[in-house]
Amino acid sequence: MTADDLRTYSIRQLCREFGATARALRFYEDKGLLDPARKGQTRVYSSKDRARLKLIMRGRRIGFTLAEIHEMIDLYDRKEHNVHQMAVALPRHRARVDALKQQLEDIKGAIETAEEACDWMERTLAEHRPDLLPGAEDYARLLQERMNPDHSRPFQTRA
Amino acid sequence: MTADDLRTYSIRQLCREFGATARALRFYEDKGLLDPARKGQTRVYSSKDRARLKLIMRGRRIGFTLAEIHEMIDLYDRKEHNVHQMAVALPRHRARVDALKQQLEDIKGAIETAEEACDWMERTLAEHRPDLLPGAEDYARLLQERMNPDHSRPFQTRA
DNA sequence: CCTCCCCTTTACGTCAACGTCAACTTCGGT
DNA sequence: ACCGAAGTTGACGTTGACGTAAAGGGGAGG
Repeated sequence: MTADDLRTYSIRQLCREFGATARALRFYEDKGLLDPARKGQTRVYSSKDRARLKLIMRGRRIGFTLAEIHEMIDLYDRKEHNVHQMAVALPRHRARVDALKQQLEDIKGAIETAEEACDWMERTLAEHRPDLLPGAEDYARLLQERMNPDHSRPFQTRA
Repeated sequence: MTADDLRTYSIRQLCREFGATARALRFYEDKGLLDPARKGQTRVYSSKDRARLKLIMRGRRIGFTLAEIHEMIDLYDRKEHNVHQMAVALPRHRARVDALKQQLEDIKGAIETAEEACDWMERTLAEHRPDLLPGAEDYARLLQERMNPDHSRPFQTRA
């Protein structure tokens, strides 16, 4: 527990762990979402920073803007918020919860339709060209590589 | 049934129904996501166009790019896709399904934390300043209006 | 000492998804 | 005939979230 809480991380370690780039982490810092310690000039991330980053990444996947994530982190960290700030933040936050519930339904629906489509494609392929089926992924990659020799796509940016 | 399928819609009608702008619909058309009929110069949307728009809006809320949505619509419309296109599309689509499932979990978690935060704020407010609580929304709006007289924000853009 | 390699900052570039004019045309109502 | 509302097509601007190139620091290994 304390052993974990005392761990520190380099920028690269966190990048690998969360599939982000160093540029992104520095950018988040610029925006006030992170504030790692420094050893000289080099950033040293604590496990608390790591937890924050985890929240950030989750927020990004969901589709929140960095500004929204910033607001939420402040909220969860229970920083200096007086009642007035809370009175302002509460309805906004309630609205976000509603939006999230809508999104939940959207995604459930999307998964359903998408899985049907996948199954249908698989059946169709199995019927007409079963040879393309088991290694469909390899086949696709092969085609892609013939098209353009761009091999550098470590992660989907999306958004 | 046929009665519904024969209905047509003006651009404004669809805008109001889905909370989009006319500019957005035309933009989607530019990108090949919609292709309404024309009466003279004016766009006339069919119920099939409406269904497509519904898919588009859902996709946007989920966070898909227009390019991805385009690909999906083509898929679901079962347009001219030969087996080769399918062999390419299938793994990509499977990957998206996985991403969606990840997103589903993310959102469940986010809803949970967010609701806890809301409840906590509500309790704290009720304890210290119950006067700000029932009309918290009005209070917030009031504060906002004092800050900046910007009253034109019909919809959240997000993205 | 030199060479790598990873780190840093600063600055400008990019891409998606529209928003925002500007400058018309078209149509229903008075 | 005229008005106003709603429609159209460009063209340019904006915002968010980084990417990328330039220019350099610092320490570990040979």
